[in-house]
Amino acid sequence: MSTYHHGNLRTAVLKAASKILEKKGISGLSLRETARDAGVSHNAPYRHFPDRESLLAGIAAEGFSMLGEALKSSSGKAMGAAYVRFALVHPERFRLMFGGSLAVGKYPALREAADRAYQALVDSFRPHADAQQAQVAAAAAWSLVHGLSHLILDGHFAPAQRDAAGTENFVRQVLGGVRYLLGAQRSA
Amino acid sequence: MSTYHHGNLRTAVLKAASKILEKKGISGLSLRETARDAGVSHNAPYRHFPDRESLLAGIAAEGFSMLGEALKSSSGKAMGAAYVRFALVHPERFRLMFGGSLAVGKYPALREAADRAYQALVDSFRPHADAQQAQVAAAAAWSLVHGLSHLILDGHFAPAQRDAAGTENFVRQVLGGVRYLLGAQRSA
DNA sequence: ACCTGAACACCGTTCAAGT
DNA sequence: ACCTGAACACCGTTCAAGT
Repeated sequence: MSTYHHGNLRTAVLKAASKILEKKGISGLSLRETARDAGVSHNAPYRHFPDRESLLAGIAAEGFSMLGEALKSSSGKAMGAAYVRFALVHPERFRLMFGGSLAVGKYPALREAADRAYQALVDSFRPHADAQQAQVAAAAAWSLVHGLSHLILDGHFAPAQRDAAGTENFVRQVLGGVRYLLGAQRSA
Repeated sequence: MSTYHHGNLRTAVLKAASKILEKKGISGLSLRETARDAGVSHNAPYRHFPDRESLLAGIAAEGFSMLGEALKSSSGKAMGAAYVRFALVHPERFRLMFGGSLAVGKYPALREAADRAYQALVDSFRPHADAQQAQVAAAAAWSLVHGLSHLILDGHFAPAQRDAAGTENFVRQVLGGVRYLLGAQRSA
């Protein structure tokens, strides 16, 4: 039996790389191990990805699609909770997508995938506000759930979220706690 | 003249590493280059840091102190703006502190430094709310400015922030835009 | 569009043996 | 608490020469 890879190597490489990413994180993801796991020679991946960063960009692009799917069917606070849930279920992928290891500007496909996911958020504010307000509201909402995701992942709210139920509860509280910010702002 | 390092090598290593971090990012920061820039042999840093990750943790700890300083003398919306400004002035350090490359739990000094910076935020809500509300409000506020920092750094709000003035303005708008979230939440 | 196999420069980490 | 110097396993990337 030959080791020649027939079929979609690109997909096979992405799959192997995703698996390694989940287990070892971004810095633990190497092209050579990916190739080994995919059962191909160490430079076969170069047929589909010019360098390691491009492979990372490919995984990130997949992630933005997944995120878009996860957000599609909800709105309001439920959408925020879905965003955080996505981050917690796919922590390493989330960090790859948003950890700054990737120069988003260098990969048009990545930029577009990210913009599509964001657009879903902006649209969800359209019914409640004019275009200008929707933009600002969406930016604030995205910032809120995005920051919350990062901080939970990094363990900065440890006491409040010792288990999964605690986390869900905490997320709900924080998303609802926005109203406390207004009073503080007014009196500051 | 000897190459023997007299004085505080730990400080010298941190300084050299910070410089490399700023220029090449986290993945571009190597122990060996740090040692070269500090003018010592490639394994001298091991006297002060057991491995590369510990060096990163040291730089991050510095960062949390810097962040604490930057936030100390402000409150309310100004404090949020100061947080974002810190992220924009020290992008790579910010990403190191919050990018998940570091297991915060593994470094007590890091955890304490981070907690101290957070406590400043919680305290700033104390005058306006009871302890429970202050906790939730601080978590929401931190999430908001933290997410905003990340998203701006990653270039996800590019059209709104083409220059420094545009960015300052945008940050102010988003921090103020929190009120739009309430209407949307209520009607969602 | 894949393969093997060699090569290069670089890395983190660990020694042994010094001062 | 630092030094030199060697060593190991690993890496990304680039070849050359195949099928």
